Amino acid sequence: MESTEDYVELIDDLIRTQGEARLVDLAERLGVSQPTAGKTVARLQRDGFVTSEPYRSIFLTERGKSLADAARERHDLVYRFLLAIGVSQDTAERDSEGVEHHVSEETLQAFQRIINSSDKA
Amino acid sequence: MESTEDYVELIDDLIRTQGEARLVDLAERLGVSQPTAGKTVARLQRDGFVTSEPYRSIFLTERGKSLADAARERHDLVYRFLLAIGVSQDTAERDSEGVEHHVSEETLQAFQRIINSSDKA
DNA sequence: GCCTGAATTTAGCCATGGCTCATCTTATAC
DNA sequence: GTATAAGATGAGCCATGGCTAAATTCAGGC
Ligand SMILES: [Mn+2]
Ligand SMILES: [Mn+2]
Ligand SMILES: [Mn+2]
Ligand SMILES: [Mn+2]
Repeated sequence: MESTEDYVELIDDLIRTQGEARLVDLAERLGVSQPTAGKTVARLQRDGFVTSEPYRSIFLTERGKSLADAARERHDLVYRFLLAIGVSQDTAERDSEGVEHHVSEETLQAFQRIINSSDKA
Repeated sequence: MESTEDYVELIDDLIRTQGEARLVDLAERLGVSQPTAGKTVARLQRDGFVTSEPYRSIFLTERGKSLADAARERHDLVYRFLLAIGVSQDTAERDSEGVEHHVSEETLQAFQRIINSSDKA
């Protein structure tokens, strides 16, 4: 699921930057209502990506953490790639949010090569 | 909707290559059951992208045709771009099918520049 | 002209991902 | 200690996009 990746990535991000991941912040950052975020988190828990108890903040399981790490890595690479080929920061942010979910390892490697050669230049 | 684009693009394709777009071919090419394809075509009709009468083949409206054209153009450009940066044909086919729906005009232009310069080289 | 098999439609189910409105907890300010 | 406001849940709705099983229509072969 695409949204699974976006959620765990954001949960990880919130834990890093805010110390904890609250539903209200997930909802705000994702532009979604709190009940929607809640339902999705329930699914994430059912599928073993997070743990959460009523009225408490959300934690990633091992499984959630590795998915989050992989997702962030991919997201960052796509973002840096877009910048490297001359796309504006705003557009790179928007497009990478979608494209990240559809690029294979092989394509990511090609992106990496482009980044490398534009670094050198 | 992503699937709207995929459907009209494929309908256009079938009309070009097969002379007409039948539900059974849509379903087969999209890897989906016939009832699923049928329901989606009903939505396309409701939204003014196609016309269809019971048990007959499917036609694009003006609106459907221009969406199909735009979608194919974008799809092709993404595909050619992936080839240009060294991705294999198979992967380029798979990845372009997803990526096409998430690239802005600005990113497409950057892709085009890369294609151009690799053509020259 | 009818039989039969392929194509289509109908009915009914499910999961995901959205929403609003209402209710319930919890933490904090006083 | 309690009132209150913020945060979280619950209930109930909807659209999209998937499926299977069953019924219907249509076209080609005989
Ligand atoms: Mn992401
Ligand atoms: Mn994303
Ligand atoms: Mn396409
Ligand atoms: Mn596609």
